[in-house]
Amino acid sequence: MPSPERRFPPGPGRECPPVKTVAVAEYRPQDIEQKWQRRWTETRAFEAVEDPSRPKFYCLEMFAYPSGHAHVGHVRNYMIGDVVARLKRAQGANVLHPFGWDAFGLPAENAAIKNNLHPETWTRENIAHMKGQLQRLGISYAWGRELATCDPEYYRWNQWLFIRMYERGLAYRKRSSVNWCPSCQTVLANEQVVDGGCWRCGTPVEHRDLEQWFFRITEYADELLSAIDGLSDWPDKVLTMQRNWIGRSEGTHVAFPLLDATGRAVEDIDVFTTRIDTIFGATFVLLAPEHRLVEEFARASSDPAVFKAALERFRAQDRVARMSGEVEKEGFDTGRVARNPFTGEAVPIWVANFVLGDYGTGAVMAVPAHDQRDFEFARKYGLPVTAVVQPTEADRDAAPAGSMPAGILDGATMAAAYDGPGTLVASGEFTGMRADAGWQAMADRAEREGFGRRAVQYRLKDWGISRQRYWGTPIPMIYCDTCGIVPVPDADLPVVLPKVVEFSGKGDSPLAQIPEFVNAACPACGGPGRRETDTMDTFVDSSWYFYRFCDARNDQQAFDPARVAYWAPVDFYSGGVEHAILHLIYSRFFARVFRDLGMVTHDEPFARLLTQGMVLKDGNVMSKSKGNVVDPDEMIQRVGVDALRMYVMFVAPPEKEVEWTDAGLEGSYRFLARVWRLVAPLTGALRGETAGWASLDLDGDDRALRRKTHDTIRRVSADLYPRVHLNTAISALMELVNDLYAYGEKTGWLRVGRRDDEAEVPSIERAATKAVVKEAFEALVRLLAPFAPHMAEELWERLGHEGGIVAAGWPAHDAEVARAEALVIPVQVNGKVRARLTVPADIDDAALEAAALADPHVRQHTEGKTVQKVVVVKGRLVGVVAK
RNA sequence: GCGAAAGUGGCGGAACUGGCAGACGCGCCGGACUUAGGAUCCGGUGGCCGAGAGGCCGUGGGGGUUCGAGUCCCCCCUUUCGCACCA
Repeated sequence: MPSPERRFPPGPGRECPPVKTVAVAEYRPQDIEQKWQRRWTETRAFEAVEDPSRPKFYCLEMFAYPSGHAHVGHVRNYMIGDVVARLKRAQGANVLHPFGWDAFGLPAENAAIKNNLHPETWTRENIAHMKGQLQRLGISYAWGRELATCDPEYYRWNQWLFIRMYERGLAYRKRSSVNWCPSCQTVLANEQVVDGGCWRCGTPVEHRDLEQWFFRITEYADELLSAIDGLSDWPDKVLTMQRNWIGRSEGTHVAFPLLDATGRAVEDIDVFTTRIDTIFGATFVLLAPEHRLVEEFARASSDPAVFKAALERFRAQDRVARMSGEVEKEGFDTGRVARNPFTGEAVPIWVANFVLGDYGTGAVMAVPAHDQRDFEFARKYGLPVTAVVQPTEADRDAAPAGSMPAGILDGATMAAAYDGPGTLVASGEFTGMRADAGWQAMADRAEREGFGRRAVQYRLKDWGISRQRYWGTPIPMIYCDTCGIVPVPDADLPVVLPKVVEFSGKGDSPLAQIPEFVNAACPACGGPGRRETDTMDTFVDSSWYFYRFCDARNDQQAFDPARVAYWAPVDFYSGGVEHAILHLIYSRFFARVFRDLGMVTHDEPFARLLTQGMVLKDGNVMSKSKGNVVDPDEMIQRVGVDALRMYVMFVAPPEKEVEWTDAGLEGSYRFLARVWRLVAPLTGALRGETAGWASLDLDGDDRALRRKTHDTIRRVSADLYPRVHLNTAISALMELVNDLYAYGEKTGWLRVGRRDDEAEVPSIERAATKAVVKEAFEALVRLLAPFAPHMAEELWERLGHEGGIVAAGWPAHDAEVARAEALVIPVQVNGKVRARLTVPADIDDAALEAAALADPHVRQHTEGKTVQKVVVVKGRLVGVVAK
């Protein structure tokens, strides 16, 4: 990387170039920043206590996985949150802005295996380093509430909550086919499988049958879904992703009797369909390769070996081929038949590779005429296709052009499935009904006659939380041969992770290797018992940490409900979109569990969510492996924290991805240095009271500067919250600074831009100038404080104020002062701007119209035409229509 | 394939409900100050025509609504993200 270092002034540790006179206003960020960071730490400036007399504001950034070093991509999020926290503090809110560590997880264990370092050592060292980084960034955290999820004081309450959930049937054990990553040697949740591969290493996922612990999140599926509508301050994108993830669909279970060779019904095959209205077109039944009956059919088939080979192929295909996208639809005839309960006809039963074993019942009725997948399957294997929904003329008229198939649908000739609206045909007693009405009528009949029932199906699965890993929360359960599964009594919590373990990296849980851990007396009968050796998914840790922050040192309970009632819900939560589904849906689930335990009073834990964009370097995401990380400490060395913060927030809106550029960073440094040169030399001269506005004689320039000052206050305040348009807020500050330079030049007090040896301490004699400059500076410094807190504190102090800049409050904008005296109004003739009129701000419409029509440029374009209409938009524009 | 978002100067980006497109910054050009400038201050900077006043064009492409469209509607192209057999 080319070093632009020499373009910056020397830091404290570096040598100064020979200059004749040291400039009065040399900006030395490092000195200032260390001074203020020390002071903030000493005064515990950002700690918070409940105070019912003040409005609270809970500002939270997603806590960090302590991977080692934070790069600017990570810290962007903390900077965004810090601006909001500092703003809200200045505006008088009681702000809770805590930070902590999502400290359990695989990388620590992998590092242990690789470097023979205990996961705890690795984790604690990383935390120490990253905490130092964040402190050097001047993020205003209440460090007194710091927590790490690997602290027994924290994970104890994971265990406590687990037992509460177990008692309520929300935590349960089941044997199930789970995702297994052969590389990480662990089970993965469905959510951790990305495109058929492990979310961390990408290795294709295999399947294994294991006894696992699950959280019954599906119990809350409907509520989690419907409450999404109330999350008005979340990005739509995230809400859509959550809706899709939950995947609610309304349909009907229908029993298709399985027939034996004699045509007698032996048992029912339960299928789930959302299109019962098309059931008269259900010409075959499809089973997933994992379906319960398939093995039985295989055994009973004429050639079990061939049957089973095909099954195995499908199951393997499922995981490997699926990753590459389209999988060719394949299947085979089981030779068995079932009866369509509506038509009474016998339909063949096939096994198909595209039917999912873990959704619905693993069996579907195939309606090839009206479902594209079934259609392709039917055409491939020559299965019958019967159209039972026909679009009417009215349907065709209502549909977008070209979207309807031509002619009457005929199963024999149609080229694709039809899933649009229409009227039922060939559907027995339902023929002639509209399809949607038929849907209800058929579901009614199925329910009435007892072979079906309406049901809601979710794509969301229960959350498997067992991990065959060491570095996580031990699941607080004991297996006793006489008593069965027994929870560890609350009094015995936490079940502490033993320190000494062999890290073999093998498949079994490392805890299972430690007899002292495994062997435990049964809490119920006192007899010999075995501890659960799996640990919890780390998403458990992160699903409620925001409540713990409200009462981080409580050793009696997870948190005091009263404290949480004061602080929660989180008012402003920011983090990466990568957590749009998992972390956020689990947290919403836990909030409801705590609610149902009577510990929190709200439903939703995060009132507002902001998903911040990533920081790219050379078009790529920063990562250690790519070697393109930008180290914040390095940047701090070069330009100081304030410039780094400024740059990251100025370069783009927070939600957007940004490309890191050193040139941009330099620009932000220049801006701050420009502020410094402007304000610092005058701080002495501006101390103390100035005369009241009424006694001052302000000229046009003075009034213009005041106007700019107050307009800037308005703009910055409006941009910062709730909009969080940090970049435009900064540009408003830059405009104010530019105007101050121009004003300073004009009124003669500006002392920058001269040669160093001309530097002198400036002063302002004229009372009016002094007053407007002081007002502007004090607004500027306070408006700057959320972005560049160190410089702002320093300048504020030099301006003669004690007690810190937060105590000074947020500047108030005076609409009267901010109001323009004159406006420049563009005049359009037939849509084109032909003149700009400078008019008094309070001009009435008639006068404005008259002035517009009288303007020579306007007349030039209306000459020889008739003015047909004049549109006056107050304070904005005049539009003239001339023909 | 389905869904969503987004396409604006050389670059990052402004433009809140239809009302002066390009704020602010980077870069570049010029000037001042200077032994020097890579510091600083001032000015310029969408394209084309013009000495100038000014004019024409211009927000991915094409159509439309409107006195007026970056913004609204329709079609198309591109990019990014999400979901990808959920019956």
